[in-house]
Amino acid sequence: MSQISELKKNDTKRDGKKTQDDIVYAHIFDAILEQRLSPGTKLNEESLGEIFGVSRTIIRRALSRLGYEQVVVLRPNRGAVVACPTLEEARQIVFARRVVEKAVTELVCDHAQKKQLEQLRQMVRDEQACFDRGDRGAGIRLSGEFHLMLAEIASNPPLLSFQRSLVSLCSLIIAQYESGAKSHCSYDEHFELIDAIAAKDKARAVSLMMHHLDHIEEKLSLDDEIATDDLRAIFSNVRNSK
Amino acid sequence: MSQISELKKNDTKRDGKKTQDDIVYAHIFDAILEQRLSPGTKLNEESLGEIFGVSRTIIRRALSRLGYEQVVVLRPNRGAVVACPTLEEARQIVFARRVVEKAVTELVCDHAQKKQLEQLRQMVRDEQACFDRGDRGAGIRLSGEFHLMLAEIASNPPLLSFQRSLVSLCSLIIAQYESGAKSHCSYDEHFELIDAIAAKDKARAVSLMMHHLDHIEEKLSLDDEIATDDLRAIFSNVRNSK
DNA sequence: GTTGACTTTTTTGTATACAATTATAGTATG
DNA sequence: CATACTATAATTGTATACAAAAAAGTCAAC
Repeated sequence: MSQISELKKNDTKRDGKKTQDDIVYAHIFDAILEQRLSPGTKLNEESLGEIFGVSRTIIRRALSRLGYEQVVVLRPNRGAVVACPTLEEARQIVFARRVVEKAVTELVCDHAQKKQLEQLRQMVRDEQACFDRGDRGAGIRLSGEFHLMLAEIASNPPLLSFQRSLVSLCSLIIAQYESGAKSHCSYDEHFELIDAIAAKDKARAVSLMMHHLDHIEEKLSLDDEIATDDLRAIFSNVRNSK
Repeated sequence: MSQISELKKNDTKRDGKKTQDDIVYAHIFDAILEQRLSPGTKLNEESLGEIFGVSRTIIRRALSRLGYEQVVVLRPNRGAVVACPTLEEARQIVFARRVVEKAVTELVCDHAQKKQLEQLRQMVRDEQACFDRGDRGAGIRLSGEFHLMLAEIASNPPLLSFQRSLVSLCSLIIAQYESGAKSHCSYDEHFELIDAIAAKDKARAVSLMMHHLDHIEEKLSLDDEIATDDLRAIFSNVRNSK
C-alpha cells in the first residue's frame, strides 16, 4: 500500500548513525502515539516489511523492541498486535507513571536550565498549535514528547527509558478509553507546570503533575466497562442466570 | 567450551511455553546476576550460539533483550559487551531504584498475603544458606530475586519489568565497585523488612528499604575513582601539567 | 444451516548464506 | 624500532529459505 520511499542503505547519510530497525521502530512508535494505529491492530511482519522496504528480520527486531516496552503484545506463534490494556492494566500503568513523574518532576526542578525551560515552552506552543488547527494526532504525540523531554532534563537514563514505555502506553489508553473530544492533556496545565519548575517550587510542580494524571484516571472511571472489549467482563453476569 | 546439553526442541516439555531465546536470555541474565560474567566481557554471537546449541538468530534476540534492559551494551557493528556502569551511571541507577523500591514497598504492605510472606522468608533462608556455605554468586542472585519477588507481589507489571532491569544493573554495580568481601545486601535486613511488611508498617518498611539501598551507595562513595576504569577520569590532571 | 474433521494457505520461528563492517596481522618505509 | 598502510581474517548486519505452527477454507454428515 502506502510505500515509505527508500529508507535503504543510502539514506543513512541523513539519519546519522540510526540503524534500519531504529527507523522502523520510530515509525511504528509514532503511529501508535498519534493513534493512527489503534489498539488491537494486527502487525503482520511481511506486510510491514513491504511497506518499509526491508526484510522481516528488521521488522522482527523493531517489533520485539516495541514488545519489550509492552506497547505491542507478542503472542508466540500468533504474531504481534498493538496492545489493548484492560482497565486494570490501565490503572497500573497510570500508577507507575505517577511514581516516575513525581521523581522526574523533582529532578527537573533541581536540574532545569533557562534554555531548557524555553525549549519546553516552545514544545507546548507547538502542541497548542496542533490542537488549534485540529491535528489531534500530532498534538497527542507532542504532548507525550513533552513528558519525555521532562524525563530527559531529569538526566536519569533509566527513568527516561521507563518513561518512554509509560508515555506510549498512556497514549494507547487515551486512544482506547477517551470518549469525548475533550482535550486529554491540556496544554494550559503544561504551561503552569513549566512556571512551577521555573520557580523551583517542587511541591507545586509535583501537585500539578499529579493533578494532570488525575485527568487520565478520571476518564477510566467514567467510561469503565463501556469502552472495554473484554467479552468475559461484558458477559460476566451470564453464568449466574444459568 | 562448557556445553549446555540440549535445550533443543524436545526440551520444551519441561520448560512449559518458554521459547528458546527466553532460555538463552535467562542463562545469560543469571550469569550476570551471579557475577560469573564480569562487566566488560565481550559476548560473541557465534560462540554463544555454539555453547547453547542454537543459531545466531536466537542469541541475537536474547542479546537485544538484555540490551534493552541495559544490562549489556550493544555497540553497532561492534558486538555486545556486559555493561560497565560508570560511577555517575551507577548513582543514577541506584536513584531510580530508590524511586521504584519505595513504591513497591508501599504496594507490598497493602497487598501481601500470609502465604507470600512465608515464600519471602523461605527465599531469605535460602539466600542465607548460600552465603553460609560460601556460594556468593548464588547468594547474590537470590538476593536480587528477593527484590524481584517483592515487585511481583506489588502486582504492577510495568513496575516489575522496570525493577528487573534495575536489579540486574545493581548486581553489575556491586560486581564492579564492591571491594571488600563484606556481604553486600545482608539477609538480616531482608528479614527485618519482611517483619515490617507483615506488620503493615509502611513508614518503617520504606525506611528499611532506603537504608538497604544506602549500603550500595556508600560503597560507591568509598571506592570512588579507585574502582573505575575510566582512563579519562584517572588522567584528568595530565593536560594541566603539560 | 451448523458442526466437525480434513486439507490448503498463510504466518511465524529458526537456520543459514551472503554482504558490510571492523579487527588483526603483516609488510614496507622512514 | 615505530608508524602507516594494505591484505586478510573475524564478526556483525541483513536477506532469504525452509520448518513448524496457526488460520482459513472445504466438504461431508447430521
